[in-house]
Amino acid sequence: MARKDQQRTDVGLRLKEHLLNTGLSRASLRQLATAAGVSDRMLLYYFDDKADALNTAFGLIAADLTLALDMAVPEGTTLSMTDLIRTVTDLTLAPDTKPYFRLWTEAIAGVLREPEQFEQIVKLIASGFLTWIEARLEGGTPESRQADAAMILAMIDGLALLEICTDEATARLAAERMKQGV
Amino acid sequence: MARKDQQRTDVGLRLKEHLLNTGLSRASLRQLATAAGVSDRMLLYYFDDKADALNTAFGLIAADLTLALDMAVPEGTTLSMTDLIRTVTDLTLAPDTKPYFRLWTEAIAGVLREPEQFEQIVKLIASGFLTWIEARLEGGTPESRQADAAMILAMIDGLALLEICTDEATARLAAERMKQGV
DNA sequence: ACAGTTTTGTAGCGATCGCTACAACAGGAA
DNA sequence: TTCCTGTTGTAGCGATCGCTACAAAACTGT
Repeated sequence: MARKDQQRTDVGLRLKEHLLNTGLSRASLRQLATAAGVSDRMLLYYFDDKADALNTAFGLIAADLTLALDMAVPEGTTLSMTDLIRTVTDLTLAPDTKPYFRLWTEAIAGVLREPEQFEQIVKLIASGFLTWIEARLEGGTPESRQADAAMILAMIDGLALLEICTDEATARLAAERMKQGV
Repeated sequence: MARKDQQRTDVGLRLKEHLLNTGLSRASLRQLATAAGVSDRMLLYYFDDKADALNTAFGLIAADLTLALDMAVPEGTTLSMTDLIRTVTDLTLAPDTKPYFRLWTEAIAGVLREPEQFEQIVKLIASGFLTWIEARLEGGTPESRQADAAMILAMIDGLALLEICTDEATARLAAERMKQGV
């Protein structure tokens, strides 16, 4: 049992890296196993099934992302809407965190293709994002902060999508335009 | 040859409806054929391969969407940024056009999973959107309109994603918030 | 009627999918 | 030693994937 638990965390970390590097395009059971340096047979020994393996990896990814967000705007500090938009849009397009947002958009689209696999974890992470943003908005009422947070999350997601369907330059253009307000 | 051409257009229309109804989750060759009321063998007789069939359907879908956009804001007319945002965000969440934007987000995510299948057509449609928006923005310089258009497209895409990863109410909240400016 | 082309059905290819049955191994406890 | 639990490899299941070979049928022009 000791070995199994150890491998669950080790392999989970390698799966996380693999997903960040290649997205969901190479996420079959055998491909995941190879990327993690184990056999497909053993991957299903460490994890209940493919969904369990993916959920574990996504959990680690969400934790990473939350950490990065907290580094940028620590808990307890609040920013003006403009400053918060500036911070999170920069993060969305930053080289270090970009893979996270790419995977995030893939996971959202996954909700439409395979809800049983993605819906639960995606909605969980999304509501986490929303409360994170709300807690860091200064001023206004709780209702206004809720609306602001929804808009900001839409902006982040929109930027990530825009970069995919056009190019990085266009996404940066949109980001800069967002920062200066409508 | 006459029959083949006729079927190409008829089956293409049925594929379009199928994709709008079910997205990309039921888009295997056999599933597409069944939905179009033909055998998989015949689907590959009417179209070169699966990519050809999908591209044909996406072409029809893009044409539909362009038509809907032109109905909302005809060519030649220009709107203020606020009014244009109001118009397109309403369109994004309207029951009639929502399936189009859902499929649009699936196609964008498809670029990451299967670039050879989706990249070309997605970038084509995206640049079409951008020029459509630019042409309908009043005032400003060409450069400012380009940035504005990029931001608006990001907003639309972001709303579509937000609705998937949270719910319709949250997406409407974000849309209303976008309309009143930052 | 005939030949030639277009259209269609049957059947199956090789590859990959998620997953499992089964037996062989290891290591520690008795 | 013996047994038992935990770990691993081999091999393969049934299903689906995109696509194709082959030949029969249907249609066309002469």
